[in-house]
Amino acid sequence: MKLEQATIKDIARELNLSASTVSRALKNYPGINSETKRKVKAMAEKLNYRPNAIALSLRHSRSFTIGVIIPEVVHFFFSTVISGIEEEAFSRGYNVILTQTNEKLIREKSSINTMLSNQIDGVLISYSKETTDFEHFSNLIDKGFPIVFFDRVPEIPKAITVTVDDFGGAFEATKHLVEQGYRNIVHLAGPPNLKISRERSEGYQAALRESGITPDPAMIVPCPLGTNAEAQQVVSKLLHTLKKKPDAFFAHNDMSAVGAMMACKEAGLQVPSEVGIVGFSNWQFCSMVDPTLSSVYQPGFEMGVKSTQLLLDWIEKKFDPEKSEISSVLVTELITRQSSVR
Amino acid sequence: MKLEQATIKDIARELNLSASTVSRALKNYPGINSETKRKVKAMAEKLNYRPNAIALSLRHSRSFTIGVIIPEVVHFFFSTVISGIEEEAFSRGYNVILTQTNEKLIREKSSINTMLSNQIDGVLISYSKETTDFEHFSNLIDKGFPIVFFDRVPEIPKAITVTVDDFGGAFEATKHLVEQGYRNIVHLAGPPNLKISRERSEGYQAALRESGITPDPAMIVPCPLGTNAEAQQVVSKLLHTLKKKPDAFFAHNDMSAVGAMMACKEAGLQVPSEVGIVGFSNWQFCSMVDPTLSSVYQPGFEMGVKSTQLLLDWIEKKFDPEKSEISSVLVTELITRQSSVR
DNA sequence: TTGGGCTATTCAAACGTTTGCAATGCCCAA
DNA sequence: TTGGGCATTGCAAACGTTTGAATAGCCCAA
Repeated sequence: MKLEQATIKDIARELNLSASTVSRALKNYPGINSETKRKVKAMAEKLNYRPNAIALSLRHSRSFTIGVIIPEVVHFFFSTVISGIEEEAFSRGYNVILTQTNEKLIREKSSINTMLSNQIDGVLISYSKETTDFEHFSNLIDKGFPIVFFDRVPEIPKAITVTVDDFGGAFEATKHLVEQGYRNIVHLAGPPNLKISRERSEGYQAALRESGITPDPAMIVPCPLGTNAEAQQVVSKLLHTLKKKPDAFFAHNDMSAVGAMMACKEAGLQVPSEVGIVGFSNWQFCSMVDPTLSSVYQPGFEMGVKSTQLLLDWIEKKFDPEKSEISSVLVTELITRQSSVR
Repeated sequence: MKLEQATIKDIARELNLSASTVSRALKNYPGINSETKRKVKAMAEKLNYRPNAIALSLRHSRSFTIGVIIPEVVHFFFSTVISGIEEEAFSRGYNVILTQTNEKLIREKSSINTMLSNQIDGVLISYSKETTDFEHFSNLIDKGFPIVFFDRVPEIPKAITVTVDDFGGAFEATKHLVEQGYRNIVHLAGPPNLKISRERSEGYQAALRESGITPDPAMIVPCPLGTNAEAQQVVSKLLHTLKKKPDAFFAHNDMSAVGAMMACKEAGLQVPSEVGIVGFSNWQFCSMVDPTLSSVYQPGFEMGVKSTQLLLDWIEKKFDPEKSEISSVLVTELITRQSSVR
């Protein structure tokens, strides 16, 4: 059952050389007879030699592996980020080990521990909804261990972060709704302990103010789960209770937006003529629902690439986190579709 | 920058003991003074000792890591499978290292190589659309290296596979359309080099035959990309060219189904009254499109769990692949929604 | 003959663990 | 006094690789 891998020693024995010579020959060190090099390489080929990465890791205390900790893979946005991470890591010769926390703090902590045991060179994290205290991160940062946060980032000193411009995206989306003539715009808000939720909410409010509309707290309703069922229920209820009838919804994610759309249809309201809707993330299905859903595009793939670049540069000491405070913010883009254009 | 991890040697030095004693004390070996054990454990705690998994791997030629190779993460179905894999591996103390091939054969091969270099204990694979020759798999299987294939499985001897009942799912879906009174049912088929595509196509044909309808090759149209744009285009064209007007579509995946739905709406056809549509996979958005889309549910999470169980059992020698030929088939379930019920 | 200066190779230690075997020290019986 | 038996601990090798330092062999000049 064990895959009998040829080692440097096997090559050495076969050619009556020492392991060191073989090692050097394979790496084209100077001072090795070129005929010897040739023979070693030929034998390596013949025995299908493949360096043992584990031994290398041990030797160098470097594993060429980075860890990725995310809440859930089954999430269009996160999976695009993973793609970006994978792509960049792969091209620079690193492996990616992945765990999801399922939004549980305890899983988050234990993931970090196993990863550290596995001598990962650094870690990319988007933390769970349960995480409110960031000590397990600060500890590592203080020790100088390479960590880059993406999307959901903690507000702690010295954290290197990559986010999208949530404020700007929300601002633009809300502005767009106003320009389309909608006035009573409800915001379906995300969990308030995530900075991204707060940013989106603030972007929404800022846009209203700039348009001369005073944000009404009653028009900001929490949809912390972010599922369409939740939003559908919330919005249905809202349509009956609010005295100032809402004529638009800006949701903190696309699923809530679709939930709102379904509730509106159910209530006999026309989208977009009577009600405008804009989501956030630009999931695949935005162009598949009817009417198609306007949404704020977040560059997930780019976020993965950028975070990984920062992390690897840090690992490879191409930049010094002590000196260069970095919080990279990627631009969003409003994709207008049928649901908000009348 | 290096995270100065305490080692067994540090504990030993601190207590004036040998590394072996410390090792044994930590593992509760008999024949170690209990007072010594206590002291060692206390010191381990104090120094925040964490065993170096790399050293362990080297020592045992076991990494407690499994590899996962999939075409794309950004794929609702695959991400649910990953969830299942993660869950099972995690609970049994294994790490998961992940790579995606982006449907490229060359990436598939190189992924396998890096993984082998990293001494993974086994690998889970769903191969790329480009892969038509399975030698790189057979080689490993012949050497007794633990591999389990899932979803996209090769037809080669001794392969351990986990699939869903694609034939059955397609059969049931088609049968359902017939029962709803649809007669001219078009099948939007997947890439024919994947067994799953062929199975779905055959399930469709078998259901027609059983219903006394002779399958018409002209009604089986390829949508190899599986995107909604492709399907929309294909179906639009179809509606004009086919002399026998289709009144239903059974698509090999949900995105194509939505594409078909969009094309029908565009052509002014009512779904489901004039045209019935059923997809395959039951992606999240099935319940978000309008009308909601009927689809064949594939148990992705369960597939992940099952594949991982088989792989780990093999690795841990709880079953012998030489003796027990295993191809596990999970049941699918037709979820009927508005798009196919009149 | 001595030895300086090459080239090509080997030695040995190290990374952090585990583990078979040997060693130490002590008690107690013969 | 000898030594058997026991409890406890240490030694050293091994996993596969790298790398600084040492060595071997040779040529050539003085």
